[in-house]
Amino acid sequence: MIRQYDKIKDMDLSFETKLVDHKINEMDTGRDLTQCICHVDMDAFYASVEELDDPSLKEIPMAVGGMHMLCTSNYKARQFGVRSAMPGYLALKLCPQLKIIPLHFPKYRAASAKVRAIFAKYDPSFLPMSLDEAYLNLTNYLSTSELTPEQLVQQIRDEIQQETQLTASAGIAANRMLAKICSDFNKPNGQYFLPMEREAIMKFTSNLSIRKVSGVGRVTERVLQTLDVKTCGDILHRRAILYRLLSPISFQFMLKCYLGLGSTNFNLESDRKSISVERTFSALSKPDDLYRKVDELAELLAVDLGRNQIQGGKTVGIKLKLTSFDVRVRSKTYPSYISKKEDIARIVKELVQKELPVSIRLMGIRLSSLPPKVDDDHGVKKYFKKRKNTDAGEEQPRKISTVPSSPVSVLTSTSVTPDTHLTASIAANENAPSIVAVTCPICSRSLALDNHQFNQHLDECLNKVTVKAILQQQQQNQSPPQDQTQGRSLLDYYR
DNA sequence: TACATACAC
DNA sequence: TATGGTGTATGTA
Repeated sequence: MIRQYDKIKDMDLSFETKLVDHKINEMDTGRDLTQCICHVDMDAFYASVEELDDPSLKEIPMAVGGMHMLCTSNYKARQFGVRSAMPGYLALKLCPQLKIIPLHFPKYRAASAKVRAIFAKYDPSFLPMSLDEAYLNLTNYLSTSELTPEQLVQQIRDEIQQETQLTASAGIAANRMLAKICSDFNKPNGQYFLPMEREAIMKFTSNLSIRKVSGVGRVTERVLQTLDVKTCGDILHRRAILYRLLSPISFQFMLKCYLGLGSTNFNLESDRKSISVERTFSALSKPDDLYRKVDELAELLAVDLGRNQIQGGKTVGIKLKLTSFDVRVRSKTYPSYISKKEDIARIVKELVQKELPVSIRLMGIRLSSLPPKVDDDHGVKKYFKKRKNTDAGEEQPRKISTVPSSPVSVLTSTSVTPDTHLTASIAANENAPSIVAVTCPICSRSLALDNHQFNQHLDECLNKVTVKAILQQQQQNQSPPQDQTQGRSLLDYYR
């Protein structure tokens, strides 16, 4: 893609520009500003629930999860750079006094149920995204009330706090994409209202980091960065280039970001496409051990199938994560549905066998091509349900292809090993975040930064280390030549 | 259909 | 000692 970019970046793209402008105009005109969508996000949910049971945890840096992975952390811990999806042992290097609490899902589910009961009062068709997050369409409720959207959402948040002692943050806007971003603006325990007006929305997106948009992750952010797109507003300037470089789907998504367009539909009940189970463990390579794992996982999957009343799947797949962290996916499709534990295990073993010899740290098995869901609706009801699904199909976020169009040359050997003896020396002054001398536990550099800057640095550093590790692995894996093709995008965008 | 990636939570 | 699990979507061949 970079090569393609070099080729076209100085070309006359006035035709493309005109074309895209027309498209933008069309989308802009079709804008729906009639809906009031709210995204509610519980603050540090698991950690906050734990603090209810043990208020002393509020006073200390604390995270929920395990040594391998943290799910969330309280705000005291975040000041040390401890964040979700960070391995616990690394968090402990950042913050040696960190208390790690194991997960207690029943408690979180109970708290979530209370919150959801409140949501249901304001929008019976609210859309839960996880235990701690949901979208509400408040349009109907507002039409029967004197409250402004802000007052209503304040009321909902007050109610949540009263019922659960937990705080929530919320965003209010014309669609899901915007509401989601807004809920992050005044976190924790705050809300942000973006008026459902074109001018307000365009002003909002013009300066908005593209990374804030749900669906734009680390990789896409980097790709866009190389195209000089950092904010949603930047998309306009680069519209012709983006049009040439991106797939139609990705390009359409970019225009939506620029215009601040998003779905107002809560498309529930879309049929499940796959069901899977995977486990990480200490390295295994002996075939017998691998087959034993297969049996374990097949058992789990079969149980899950039953629990979810799924007849079976025509496609059986495996996922192996090698001890090198390379991931292999293999699958095979059959003419009839596979559902019995024994059948799953037998087929999976065949797939695994073809990969031998291999040393893995994770095995996953999956059934897809599931049968169409049989619902017990009668008559016309069925028809309506089906229609609803097709309606919302176009509304989902898309991402950008990151596969470059040409092969990539071999890397120069920039061997960078992450420091394994990490030490954090952060002066813990929680109440008044000020500039302190810190040693970054990742890159070992001395830094004079405040908390916010330090966290930014950490983000950067963690990314670099991850990427370098990946690059290193790719170098090591050069001997089996078929791996050359994998991960080229990373080489391109992180080098 | 098969596979690799990216992403959300 | 030590970097998760489940599911969706997209691009490409």
